[in-house]
Amino acid sequence: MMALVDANNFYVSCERVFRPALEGHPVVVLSNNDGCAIARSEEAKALGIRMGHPWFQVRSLPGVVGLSANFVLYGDMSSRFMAICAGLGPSQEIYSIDECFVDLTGVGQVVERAAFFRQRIHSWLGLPCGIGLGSTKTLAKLANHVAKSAARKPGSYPAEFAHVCNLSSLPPSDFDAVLAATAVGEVWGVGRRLSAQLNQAGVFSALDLARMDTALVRSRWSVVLERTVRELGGQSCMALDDGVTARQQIACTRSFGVRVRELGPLQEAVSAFATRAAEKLRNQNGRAGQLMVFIQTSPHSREPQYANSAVVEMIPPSHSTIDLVGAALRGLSGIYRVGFNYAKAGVILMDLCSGPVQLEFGGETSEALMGTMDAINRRFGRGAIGVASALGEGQWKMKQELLTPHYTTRLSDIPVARA
DNA sequence: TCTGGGGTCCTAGGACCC
DNA sequence: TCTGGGGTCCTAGGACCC
Repeated sequence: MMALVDANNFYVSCERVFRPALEGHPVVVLSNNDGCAIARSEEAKALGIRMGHPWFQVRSLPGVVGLSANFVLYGDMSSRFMAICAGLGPSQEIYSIDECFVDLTGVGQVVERAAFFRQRIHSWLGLPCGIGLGSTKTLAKLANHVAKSAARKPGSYPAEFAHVCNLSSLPPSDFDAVLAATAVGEVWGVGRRLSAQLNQAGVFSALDLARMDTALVRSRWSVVLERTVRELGGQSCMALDDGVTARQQIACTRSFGVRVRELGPLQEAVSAFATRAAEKLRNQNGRAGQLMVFIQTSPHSREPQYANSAVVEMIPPSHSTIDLVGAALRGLSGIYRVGFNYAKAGVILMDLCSGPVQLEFGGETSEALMGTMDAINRRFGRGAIGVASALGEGQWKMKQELLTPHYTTRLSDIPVARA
C-alpha cells in the first residue's frame, strides 16, 4: 500500500500561514523577477489564471494579490511537512517540495491513520493537504487527485473521497467508476502530447487506458506508458526511491530582471550560478566531469535572436567553486556575441560522479577551502564569501594561478563544520 | 514594457568495434 | 556486378513531472 501526501497550492498556503488575511482572496505566487504565476489559490484558479501565466496579463484581474516568491520560507516549511509525513509509514520518498510518497506496508487502519496525519499537518503547520492511497504509486497519485477534486468540486467524485481517498478498498465496480470519471490526461505520466494521441486512438478516461493491451501500448507508444497501464491495474512497476541516490544533473539558471548586453554582467551572473551549483554539488558529495554554460535572448521579443551553449570538460572532475567558475567563464567567453539583449543564462553541471578524486595539486587545500566557504555561507548567508569573477578572463587566469599554490597556512588545520 | 526553474527517463540513430 | 552481422557507446531530442 502506497500513500501520496500532497500539500494544496503549496507556495500560496505557506504565505497564508504568515498572512492569514490572504485567506479567501485570489492569490498568486510569482516566479523570479515577478515574471509569471507559479502557484495559485483556488480563488485565483477560478479566475482562469493558469500555471505559468504571465503576471502582466493577470495583474488587472479584480482583487488579485501577487506575491514575490520566498523560496527560503517554502524550503523550511517543506522540511517540517516532510518530517511529519515521514511518521505515516516505514519509508518515504520526497518527490517534490510539496509532496511525498509513503510506503504503508504493514500499517493497519490506513484511512484513519491518514486522516489523523492530515489533521496533524494542519494543526502543527497550518498547511492543508490531501492524501491518496492505492496499491501502486500511480494509483496513489490518482487517489490524491480524487481526494482533492472531491473536496474542491462537489459532484466530480463521491463526497466521501474528499481529503483522504483509498482506492484499494473499493469494490471493482466503484473502482471502475472512479477511473471512468477521470480524464486520461489526469493520470500520472500522461501529459498533453500523450493525452492528445490517446484521445485520437479513442482512449479518453483512465479506465480506457487501464483496459488497454500492454503489448499494443508498448509497441505503439513506449515502455513508460506500458508501466503506467500496469500500475493502473495494480501491478507495481515503480519502486519507492528513498532518496539515497544522488542527482545526475545540477542546474542553476535564471531569467534576468532586465536585459543584459555587456559581457561583464553576464560574467557576474554566470559566476554566481556556478558558485551556487558548486555548493549543491558538494552537498551531495559529488564532482562534475562537465560543465555547460548557456546564454539566450528572449524568444518572446522581436529583437535579433541568439542562443548558444558551451560544454567545458573538467579534468579531473571537480567540486571546487574556483574550478567551476573558471570553466563557466571560459565557456561564456566562447559563446558571447556582441549586440544582443540577453534575457537568460545558466550553468548546468553534468557527468557527475562521487568519491575521492586525485587533484593535480593542492587537493587537500582545495577540499578545506571549499568546506570553509560552505561553512561561512551557511552561517552568514549565501554570497557572504565567493570568488571575485567580474574580472576579465586573462586576469582571472592569473588570479587563479596565483591563488592556488601560494597558501602558506595549511587550511586543513582549520576546523571545518561539515554538513 | 512584462512570459519560471528545476529535474527524470527513454528512444533513435550514428560512430565505432570485431 | 556482387558488399555481414552482430555488439556497445554516445548524443540529441522528445516526452514527462513538479
